[in-house]
Amino acid sequence: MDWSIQDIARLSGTTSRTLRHYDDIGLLKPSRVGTNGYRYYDEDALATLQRILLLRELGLGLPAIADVLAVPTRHADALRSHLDWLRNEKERLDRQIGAVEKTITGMEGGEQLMAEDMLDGFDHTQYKEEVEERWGKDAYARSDSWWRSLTAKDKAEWQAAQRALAADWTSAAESGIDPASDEAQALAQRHFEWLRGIPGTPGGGTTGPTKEYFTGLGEMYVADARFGANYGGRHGAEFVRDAMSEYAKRHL
Amino acid sequence: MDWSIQDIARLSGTTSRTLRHYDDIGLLKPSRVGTNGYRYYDEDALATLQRILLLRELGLGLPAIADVLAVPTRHADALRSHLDWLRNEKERLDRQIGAVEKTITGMEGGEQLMAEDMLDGFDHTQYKEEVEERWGKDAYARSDSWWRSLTAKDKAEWQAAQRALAADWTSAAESGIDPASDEAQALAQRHFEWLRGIPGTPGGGTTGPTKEYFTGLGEMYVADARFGANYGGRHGAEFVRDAMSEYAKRHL
DNA sequence: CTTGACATTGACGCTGCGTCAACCTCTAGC
DNA sequence: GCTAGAGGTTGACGCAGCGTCAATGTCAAG
Repeated sequence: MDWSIQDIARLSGTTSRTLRHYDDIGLLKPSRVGTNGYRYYDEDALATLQRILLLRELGLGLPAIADVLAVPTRHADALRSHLDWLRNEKERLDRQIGAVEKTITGMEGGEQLMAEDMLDGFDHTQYKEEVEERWGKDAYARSDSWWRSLTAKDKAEWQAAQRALAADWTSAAESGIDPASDEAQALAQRHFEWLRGIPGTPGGGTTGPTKEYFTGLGEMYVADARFGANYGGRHGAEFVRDAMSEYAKRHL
Repeated sequence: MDWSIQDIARLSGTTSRTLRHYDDIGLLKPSRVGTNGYRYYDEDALATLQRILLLRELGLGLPAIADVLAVPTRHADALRSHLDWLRNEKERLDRQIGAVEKTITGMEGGEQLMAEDMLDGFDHTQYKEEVEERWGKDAYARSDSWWRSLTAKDKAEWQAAQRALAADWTSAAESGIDPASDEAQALAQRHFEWLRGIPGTPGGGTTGPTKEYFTGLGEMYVADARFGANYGGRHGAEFVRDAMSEYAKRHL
């Protein structure tokens, strides 16, 4: 006993187009094909289809589903790795929701935060609370007014420099070199110079950050995952911290 | 003063390809195009680009961003509606995570739940706990053994009937008709017949569900969002509840 | 024989670019 | 003035998962 494509579509709650697609990509072949080219599906095919639709509802991609169908024992593994990715997605959404809420309340706080100001909210003062808590409101205010005084281009350049530095730190950390090596110390030097360019950093301005601030910053990169993420996660952050600490010991 | 496409890409942390894409779709035109066809961007363009990238990071689509750029005042509105959709997505993910976890633990519970059994886990016994709590383990066991006795086709048909009923309920609720109207009562009738087909429902089998069970079921659709979701959310669930309640009053 | 429901095989569309490919253009060094 | 190399241009395909025509064949019922 078997049924037409439309029957199966209705029984399973999907569409004939989807079934044809699954046939095209080899995910689910009809159990029989008439001389007229009509597709027919039997009970086994229906059961397989149900599994496919279930897995799809769980969010798996069609290639992943094909893998699962091919090797039944990998079923749980596939679901577990998929679970990881789902959790990541959820975290990402959480962060995005927070960011959007922040942006909205920021806008409602008056002063019609537009373009440039919105950038502030994201790139610079993203960690307002942390900065204030650790180094005082004063430092934050100074840093903030400096930032606001920049032109769009200056800001973009500063951000680009930050990104470039972070990228170099990350690849250095991944290469497995010693935090005390010349390359790492050169990066620490760049990091130092970069900080010197920001008024409001304790000891900042022309003389550059103090020893305490510099080493403390390194610790913070490790302690706070949000900062560490810029340097390739925990491992990267630890590398940066060690290199900065070594640099501070030698030069500050 | 303006800069080349590569300069802008670096300054803003994106790629030249992206900039060309934005030009193609009219999202961000270069401020100037050289006789050689080279694209050049000035500070204004850079600022606009920054806004675009920010909104994109918040998860807005490019057409939505274009709208925002066109009408500055709609900025907050756009973000708010986007926030809604983000929250929905998060809820969806939460449900999916729960479902996957359930499926995995179900599989690890031994008995290698495959195809059909997994279907059970989803469509029928999805609410095992609730059913047991409200109407006793007995009812659940009876219902469960009935379900397991069905063939794949029978199950699929039953599910299809459920889906069709739910869809009709949903559209009826959305059409704004009265729960006491003939159409709604006809649906309640179908719902009643449908339940009668399931042994294990209190009073089920040939006589059909009892008055208490029938009205209680309606209440549950409202009380538990997971049930109500089948009928188009809270509003739909309330409509179903009212219609079922009215039906029970008249016929049971 | 006609009508209508249902089947088939293409093929484009959608999102946001990455990634060639094939071919100019500009700058710097000789 | 020539050449190498970096950077620019315009296509165009690819990806995920089908929805949605379009053009056409098939089958059961009247």
